Amino acid sequence: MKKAPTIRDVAAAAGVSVSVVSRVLNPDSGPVAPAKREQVLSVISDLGYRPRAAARELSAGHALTVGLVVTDLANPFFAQLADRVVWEARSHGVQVVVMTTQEDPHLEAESLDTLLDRSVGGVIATPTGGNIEKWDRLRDLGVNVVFVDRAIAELGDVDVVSIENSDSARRATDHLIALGHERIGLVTGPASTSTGRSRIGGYRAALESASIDIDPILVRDVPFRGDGGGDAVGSLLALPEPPTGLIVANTAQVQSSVRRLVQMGVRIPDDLSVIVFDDNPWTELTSPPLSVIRQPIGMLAVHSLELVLGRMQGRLPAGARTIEVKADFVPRSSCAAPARSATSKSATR
Amino acid sequence: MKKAPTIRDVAAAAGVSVSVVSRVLNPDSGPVAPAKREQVLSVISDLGYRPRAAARELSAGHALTVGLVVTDLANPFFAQLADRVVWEARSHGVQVVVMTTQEDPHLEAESLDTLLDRSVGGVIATPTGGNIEKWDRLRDLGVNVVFVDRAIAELGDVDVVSIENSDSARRATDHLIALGHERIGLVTGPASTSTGRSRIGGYRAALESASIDIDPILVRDVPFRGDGGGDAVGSLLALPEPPTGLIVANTAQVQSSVRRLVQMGVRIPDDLSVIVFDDNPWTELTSPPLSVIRQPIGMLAVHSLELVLGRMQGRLPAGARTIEVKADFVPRSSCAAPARSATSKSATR
DNA sequence: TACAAAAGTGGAACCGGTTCCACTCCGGTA
DNA sequence: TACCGGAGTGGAACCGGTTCCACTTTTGTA
Repeated sequence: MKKAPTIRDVAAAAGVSVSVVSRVLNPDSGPVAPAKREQVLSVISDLGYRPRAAARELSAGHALTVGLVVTDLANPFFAQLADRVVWEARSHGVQVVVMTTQEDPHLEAESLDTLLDRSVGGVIATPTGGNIEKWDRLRDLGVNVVFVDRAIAELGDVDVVSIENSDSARRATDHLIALGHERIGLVTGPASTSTGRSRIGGYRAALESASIDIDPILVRDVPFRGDGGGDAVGSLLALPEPPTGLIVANTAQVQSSVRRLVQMGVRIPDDLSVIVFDDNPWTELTSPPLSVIRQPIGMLAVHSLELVLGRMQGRLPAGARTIEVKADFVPRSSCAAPARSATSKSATR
Repeated sequence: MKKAPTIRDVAAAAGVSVSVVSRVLNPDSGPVAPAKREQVLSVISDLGYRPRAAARELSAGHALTVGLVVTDLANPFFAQLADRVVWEARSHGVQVVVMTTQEDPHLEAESLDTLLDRSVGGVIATPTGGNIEKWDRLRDLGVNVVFVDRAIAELGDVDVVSIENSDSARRATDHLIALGHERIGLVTGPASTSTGRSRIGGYRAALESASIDIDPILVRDVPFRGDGGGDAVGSLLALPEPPTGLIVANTAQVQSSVRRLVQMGVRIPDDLSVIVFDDNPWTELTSPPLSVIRQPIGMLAVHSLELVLGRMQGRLPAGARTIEVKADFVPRSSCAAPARSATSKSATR
């Protein structure tokens, strides 16, 4: 086990001082004579010298690292988000430390502390909704925070990147209405999240402008964790007047919801038209392939990172920014006109 | 933007020297009078002091961080692996830096350099197969390396954690043979990987002990990237004597392969019995639900991390270790006895 | 030719921890 | 009573970078 060379080894071998080597390493930090620069560069490559990140961080006070804090990576949405964030970060020479919260504020708090210890320059997160003070403290200490996919109402001045939640929900609802559906179920995220509320808003707006009465019993906000999606689906279909259309607008509950539909033997789209939020690798492999709202995950990642890095480098004006990107509606084969006598279908179950 | 307190602030406030504070922080590094210990702890909590990781790393020479180097996180297998690794790492107070290679040795090399700069204590990786010297250098510099899911033949003395590839392939093949299949297609990973070779080995062994001739044209080793799986499937089914059973033993190509089957309108299991390697969230949502070999991803993660941390703490004997965990065969509904006149089915296409 | 401004260089402090070592107290033993 | 060993403590060096500053050498302009 060898010892890696340090900047002083390089300086000695090149016959210059460490200052010069450092200036070669950081081109804008001062002048270096062209001849010496070549000299130093050649020694660096001979010795295979690489600057230790820890030393740089210590003296800079912050690391070229961003934390990515999401629920978990088993969820394809977060996995793909992480994939894109890691990819984008690499092209900027930034590393990503991934932490998961399992939607538990305690784990979230612990993650934030850890990231703080590491002096990360920024954090990209889907917040659980708790830890208001902790987020504040983090930002007080100079960590740049960007929320992605969700916002927290109590934290107003934070950068947020999300899709146009209200508009997306509205378009999904409009699509079902256009097919003739009037009873449309909505499974969404917790009403405590901005995302959940916006989607409910879009759903309502669509129904209202079609002059369809809103039946609150058709709207179910379920937590991100657990099997609430499946349960909501079961309960919706067990209603005396079950919905003929269903929108699953809770990314984390899509799988649970669809599994339940399959288990119950619900025929799609004959018994039920279905639209789900967020395109997974498998949504086109089910039968029938599912119509989806596709979140442009790459865009979310790019913008989040852009914001974090922009703030880290201080090249963004003060003031929180909210970026909303348009989501695509991808029609496949899971939607059709409702069966004639919608009400008689309660027997389906 | 405040300034976080340092160990010297704590020492001053507690009226002791930094040495004492450090010893309180690291209980086994020396004696501290109980009274002073309490004193210091109380100041620490008052000030909200947290030690900077960078400073510790600099003086320790290595970080409490492991690198996770995988193809990408869009693949559910790697995403779940990452999820479990991050989770396990947290419980040991270790952070995970995730990097992706896209199966490109250049990107892999770059990732390793970056991790080296960060002085990570260990790396868990699914190697691309290249960069032999680089891996060697990494280990020379004291970075503990564990390969997961694959090994590299040229690097003999590396810890490896994988499933029992040969045995798993054999069981899948046996299952199809028992149903009466004789022409069984195999889509596997590159023959340059240990994983690919072992699975082919298990497949052959099963056929041999059933006295079935091995037709090399039925075995396709395709790269992890690209759409090779779908193409292999298309080409297999276009054979004059197409297989009646298919094993997709390339985790990264399952989606591509199944998508092609769906597009071609192949009826499963009537036209073709299918077993795929690795249980995804969606394998039970397709119709019919797919029979799978389920990799115990949690086990892979636990063992990999166990090895890396064990080596980092020097509590493991020298000598590379190979851990193989058993994979489950999960029968669902994608396998049946072959149709009577197997040979006449070339018209199916 | 004279002198100010700019280019180039190296020494040394600094970032915030850890660790070695010298030193002061103790109590216990000869 | 003299001495030894260990608990407890603080000073200072060290890890490997960055950066400030003083200093020397150019270069350009009056």
